[in-house]
Amino acid sequence: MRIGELSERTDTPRRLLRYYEEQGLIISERCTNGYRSYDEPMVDRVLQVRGLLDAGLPTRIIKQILPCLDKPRAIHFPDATPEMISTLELERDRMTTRIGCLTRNRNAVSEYLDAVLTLRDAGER
Amino acid sequence: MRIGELSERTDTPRRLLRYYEEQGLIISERCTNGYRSYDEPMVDRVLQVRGLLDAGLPTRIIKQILPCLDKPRAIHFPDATPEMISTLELERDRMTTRIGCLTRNRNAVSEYLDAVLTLRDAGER
DNA sequence: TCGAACCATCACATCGATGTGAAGGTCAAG
DNA sequence: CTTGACCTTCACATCGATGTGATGGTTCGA
Repeated sequence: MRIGELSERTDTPRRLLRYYEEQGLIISERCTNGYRSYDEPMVDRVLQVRGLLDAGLPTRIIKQILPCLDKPRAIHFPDATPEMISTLELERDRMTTRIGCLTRNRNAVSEYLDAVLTLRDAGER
Repeated sequence: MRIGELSERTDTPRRLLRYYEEQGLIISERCTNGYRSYDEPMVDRVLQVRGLLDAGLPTRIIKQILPCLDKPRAIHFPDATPEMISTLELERDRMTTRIGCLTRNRNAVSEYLDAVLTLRDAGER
């Protein structure tokens, strides 16, 4: 598919698809006329990238962890340098911290909403 | 305490403490000489703000959800406008989505690391 | 063949979070 | 009284993600 369809299916501006490519997050084939061409799995790939970006990870980190998320993973083992491993460990821990922080605060917001809505329902009866 | 101590204890640049105040995320008393003065709980408050920022929430959202996270919460019920409630519901759902995305990818990274380290340990023996 | 709807690259603008430095006030210790 | 370590405000710079528009090529249907 071309960039327009990918854009619609991932609800992502064309501009950003080109930007992600520039950052090495996604790749594209090129037709003879120079148009970008994407295969089907690219839809999920883009959605994953967007999710990670929305979760607060910068592109340069996403670029590093994406190769670990492909299957089969075995083929990626050889190129795991010690430096990259420690980067991943650090980022894994940072993600865990984020998850904890987000979960705590999400629960707090949720509890607040439950309380408010319960009161409101009781009040309008 | 003054801004320098708060900065050290929260590992946050003074510049950002002033910025958070400007954005309405934290408040400060003023000494007679104009210096900002913070009370003890502000340390946790700042850490919470930083956590939320790091988790990808923008200051304007943090500003909205922070009042819900204070205790006792009861006193905040009256000022819960319908519009604010729907904002909170939206944000709660967005946080849940983020948590899911982060968790999936954190687990994937984690599994990858486990596999790599297991192989490495096996190999060096 | 012409116009609409794609696509390309490039450049500049914006926005939020953050860095940095200037210019100056306050205060305690030497 | 001066020096140094704080503090103030203000402004401009940077950085990553994103918006927007200019300029021009390709394809397809009326």
